[in-house]
Amino acid sequence: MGRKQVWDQDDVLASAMRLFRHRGYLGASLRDLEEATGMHPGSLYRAFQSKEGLFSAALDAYNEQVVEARVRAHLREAENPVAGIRSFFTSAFDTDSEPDPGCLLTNTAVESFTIPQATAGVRRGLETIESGFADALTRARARQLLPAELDVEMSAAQLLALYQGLLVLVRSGTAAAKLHTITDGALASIGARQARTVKQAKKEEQR
Amino acid sequence: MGRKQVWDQDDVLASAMRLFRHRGYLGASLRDLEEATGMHPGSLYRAFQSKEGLFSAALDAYNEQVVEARVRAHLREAENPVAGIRSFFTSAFDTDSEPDPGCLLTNTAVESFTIPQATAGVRRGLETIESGFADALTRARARQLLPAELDVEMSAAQLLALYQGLLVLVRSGTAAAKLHTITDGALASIGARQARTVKQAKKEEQR
DNA sequence: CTCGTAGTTGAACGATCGTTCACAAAATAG
DNA sequence: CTATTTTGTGAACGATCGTTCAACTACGAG
Repeated sequence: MGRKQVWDQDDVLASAMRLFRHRGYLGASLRDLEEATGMHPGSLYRAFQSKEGLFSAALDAYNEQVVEARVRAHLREAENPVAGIRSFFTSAFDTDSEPDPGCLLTNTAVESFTIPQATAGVRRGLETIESGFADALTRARARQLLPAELDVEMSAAQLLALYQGLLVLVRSGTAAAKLHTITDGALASIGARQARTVKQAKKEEQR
Repeated sequence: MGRKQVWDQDDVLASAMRLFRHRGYLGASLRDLEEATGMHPGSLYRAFQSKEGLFSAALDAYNEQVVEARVRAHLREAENPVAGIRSFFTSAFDTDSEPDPGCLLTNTAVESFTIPQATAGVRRGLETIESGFADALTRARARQLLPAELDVEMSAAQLLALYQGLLVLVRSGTAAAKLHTITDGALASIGARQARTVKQAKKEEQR
């Protein structure tokens, strides 16, 4: 009974997500969000209660769809875990969209004093990434792609920090080539044999 | 000739800096800034032209005073460069102020789509830090605190990314203990002998 | 003492912010 | 059909935003 909802929740949240990612929470006005989602204020408030509510829903969607999917594809299900870690990094800044919107988690973490109720979602997303790193590292170590004495927990935490840092540099306009260099170096210093040999192989080709 | 200026430029910029650091550019309203600086809108606009102008001045002051001072003290003039790098990191999140406001460069980089004319200042600050890292690493390598084959440029870039990442995690409320662990691990994986022995010494004590 | 100049003050402006609400439209139940 | 319920629409609200400006105050030069 009653009228049918004409908009698709996933579509609307995807649009809102994109806008929040580019402009931040404060930078995205309700008028902008209306235009982006094609919804009217009444419907938006009926569905999400407030701007905060819409943002929370978009952040949850980001965690459940974007973050989870990326962690699964690059980290948990990658056949080569070390290559997976590398592509998890590089896919974050080798984007077609110009300028790179970065990561909603990174951007929200920085803005989180303005949106205190978003910190829980940020923490959840960061934990998902960190445990994904840990999974990939464990598997890599088991396959002797990484040194046996590697401290997985610590390296995972380190990779998370580095990842967030790269996404800050992305927003500041750092060239993608430099971010690639940092990625390579990080994998090398963790002790990735394959990463190192790939890199050395390229060097040797140039001789 | 004319009336004397009653406010001190350094004091005013320090207050503005603190507010922008906590709340971000969009989150700090002119009314907030008036209260924080003790100035009235007319004087503010007379001196800084606009909110953007005030922000730019505050960012420049941050670079010239906070960033430069920190880089000099911890990186360029530290007698032990490796310990200096460590304290450069830890001093960023072992703050008395609760919650930790993070770094104005980090926060601004993320918000930079809203303030395009701030990207130059951000880049300048990041470069200052990176070259400070490079200086400390070079000196450490010369004193054989780091492996002779260390790639200084690359490690400096890596440290910069890690540093920015830690400051994101700070804003998300990550415990300081974890950030310390990451710092230790990063120094160890770069190959800091001293860092590694300190850590191992602690471990051995616990046995 | 007077006058020109530089600095301060705070009321007020239009624009835009997030949000509400009365009403119209579409679906189902009886 | 009518009655009931759910959803869509968009004008409008008060609050706050960044900014302006005319009146006022304090200082130095002559």
